[in-house]
Amino acid sequence: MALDKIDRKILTLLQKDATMPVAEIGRKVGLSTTPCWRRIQKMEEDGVIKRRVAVLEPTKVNAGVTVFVSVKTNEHSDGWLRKFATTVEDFNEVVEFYRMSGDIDYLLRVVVPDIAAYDAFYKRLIAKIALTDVSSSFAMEQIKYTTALPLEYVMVADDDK
Amino acid sequence: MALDKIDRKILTLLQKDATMPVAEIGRKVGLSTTPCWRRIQKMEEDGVIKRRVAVLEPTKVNAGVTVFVSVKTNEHSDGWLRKFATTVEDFNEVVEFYRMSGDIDYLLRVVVPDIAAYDAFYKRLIAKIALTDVSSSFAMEQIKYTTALPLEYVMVADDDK
DNA sequence: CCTGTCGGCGCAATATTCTTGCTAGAACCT
DNA sequence: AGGTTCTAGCAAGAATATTGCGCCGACAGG
Repeated sequence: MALDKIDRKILTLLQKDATMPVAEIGRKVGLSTTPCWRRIQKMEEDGVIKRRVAVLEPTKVNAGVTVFVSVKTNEHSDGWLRKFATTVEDFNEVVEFYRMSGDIDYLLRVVVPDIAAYDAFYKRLIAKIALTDVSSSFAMEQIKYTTALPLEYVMVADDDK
Repeated sequence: MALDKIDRKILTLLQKDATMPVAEIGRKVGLSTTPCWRRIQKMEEDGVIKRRVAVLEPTKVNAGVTVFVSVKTNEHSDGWLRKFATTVEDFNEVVEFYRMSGDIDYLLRVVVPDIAAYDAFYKRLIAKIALTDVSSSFAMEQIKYTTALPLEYVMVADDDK
């Protein structure tokens, strides 16, 4: 499952634009289409490439407001956690959900059209699961958002130029 | 630029899997391939669909650790903001970057392989731009991450079933 | 030094999917 | 009713993905 520099280049390209024809990718990384296609195929099988998706413009689908929701809790039992997790995951408005170290226990990124919709979401959430210490922070502006992970850290063999 | 229920269905599918053939999308939304293709095309022209990308598995590319970085600042001049924004954006490790309301001014989501790499990133960051009040929170677990925006809020005409 | 095996590359043929030109029907206005 | 516009659909053509096959270089064993 080791990746080399060519694989990394391919991933860099696919993270930007997954519609690019394999032939063109091959050309850019210095490979003909077949080996390039096989590498992509392998990375999909290996789960390096998880999937290909369409990225939408938030404002155009009425989902332009991001709210970060910090949750602190006293409940730390495994059962409660599981219930909390599944409950939260089912909300489409929750696009990211992390268990944190430190001060706060969970952090959610919630996407809604406006403050009113956030309030409605919030009510629906706490109706489903009791939460005591919740704090909401509104994003005024999304300065950067990318699905592209940094590839500087992928392991490549030494003899690989 | 109005979207109807069929468009919304198409977007739902494409947000999950952008490799699905247009013919199959058409079948699922009750349309033949041509009109379905034209709708997709139009949504791309209108910027509703921004692009199609490959989503990678973070752990497989050595980018499995997320750190949220909160920044407070006294500098609020337009020039400083612009410099800050462009500086931060250039770091591939920064995958999300928001200007916030309330207590903290900026929030970044940073992706790195481990704590050591985060420390290195942090040093590189503050070397480029002076920051006084910075606080880092580590995510222990990514419970949910999706690029799919909620489509419950898209405006659809009333007469549209 | 030779030889067999393995792995990755590339060409060429095939299969699938995308893209476009054209026709037709429904809704709407005049 | 006639005309206009919008959207669907068919079918042909173009582009792209996918596969089979042969080639070449690296490497290990004799």
